[in-house]
Amino acid sequence: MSLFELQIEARAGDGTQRTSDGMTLAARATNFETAHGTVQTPLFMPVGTHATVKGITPEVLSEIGAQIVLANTYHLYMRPGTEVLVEAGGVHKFMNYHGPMLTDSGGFQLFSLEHMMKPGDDGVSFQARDYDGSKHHWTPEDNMRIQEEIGADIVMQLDQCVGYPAKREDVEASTKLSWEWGERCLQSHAREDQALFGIVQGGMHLDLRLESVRQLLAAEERNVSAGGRRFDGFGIGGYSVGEPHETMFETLPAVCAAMPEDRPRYLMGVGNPTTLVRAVAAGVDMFDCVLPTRTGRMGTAFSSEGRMNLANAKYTHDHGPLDPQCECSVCRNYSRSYLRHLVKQGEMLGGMLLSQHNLFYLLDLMRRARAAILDGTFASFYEDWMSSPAANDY
RNA sequence: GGGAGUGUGCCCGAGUGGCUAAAGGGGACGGGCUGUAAACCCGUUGGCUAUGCCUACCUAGGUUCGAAUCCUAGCGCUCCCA
Repeated sequence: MSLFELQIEARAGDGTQRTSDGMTLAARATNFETAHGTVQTPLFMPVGTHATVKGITPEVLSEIGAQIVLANTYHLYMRPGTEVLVEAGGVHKFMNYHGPMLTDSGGFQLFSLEHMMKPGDDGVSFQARDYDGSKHHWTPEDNMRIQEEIGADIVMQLDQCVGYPAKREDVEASTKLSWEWGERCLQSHAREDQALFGIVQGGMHLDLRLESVRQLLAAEERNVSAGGRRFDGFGIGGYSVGEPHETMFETLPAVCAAMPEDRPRYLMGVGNPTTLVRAVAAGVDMFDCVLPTRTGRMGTAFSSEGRMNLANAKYTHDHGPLDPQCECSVCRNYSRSYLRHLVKQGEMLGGMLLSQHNLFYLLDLMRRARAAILDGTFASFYEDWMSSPAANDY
């Protein structure tokens, strides 16, 4: 099997069927090969910025079945710097995680953190205010070079992400800039053992989203004609930027339908359980989000009963498992009372254990979705989920 | 026994005549977290028959239009001298 070649193992729905709540059914179970192992979708990917998923050791990541783990180009570039990563022999060896990894380009950080000084055709100038205040300029080519040095298995094109709400003309401009940068990333990326994903933008406007897909595919066609590579997959960016939950689903199914069948679809930055289930139904393969680890550190756990805030007084004398329905090692070994104690105490172990559980919860949710697609029961899996107490975690 | 100081809301602690139901911490309680500037941020924290009223700054008196703030006595605590 050649690297990154997507195998579609099974589908649930053909894109015309609807669930009882009106969601398009176009789910699929796929797999593809990376230099650090096989990836099976649907998949949730734990995120960390600096070659660490906060509070989680690589050993635990393997134990909970993490598959792909994310790191961030902007943050690693600033600290420790690519020189250190090259010395270490790449990010996998540096952090001792030997499964597949993905680096986000850092475009999201540069724009969302308002470090942007002057985005232009030639790239982006920024000042690293959250580090040492130093000034930098990245072209898309620079960004590809940096991601090649970091050495993840999948790298994301440099893109521009706008917030919500945004003026249509601003969305248009960033979407156009993103596909132009996508083409330049395609032309300049050289490592054959790394997958390169383009990123679809377009905000909440379906026509811009569809144009974004068309332009990325046209750029890819030009590059292939010139003897170059194609995109190995596509990110769907620019959602989960503050819009109401329902807004994304007004356009997401149509966006997925317009994307190539034979490449993975990665919905960037989305992570609450119900959104994942619905997006899988719409045809998304991969997700990443800080939600499970951030909320875990803050004392909140996903559960079959919905979100639980372990700081709540009602858990003081509750010596039962965190989530009786969950099979993770945290739920098998620690009580709600003890976890509340850790959270109230401000003990880092509390955040670590809740992060671990939350990651397992999303990884397991996607494994169960995959199993349902494979055995032809996804529609009932979906309906069961949406009528369960856990669906209230929006 | 003598001298000096001190006593504030669940705790610590500011406040020395009106702008004080009383700063600021802590604790407690609750909420938030979506391609990680987040082991963080935001509320609430005397009572009630609730655009007002009652009770409150150790206790009891007093001065004053008005006192947590000034005076007297008592009680408690701290330190110093015996």
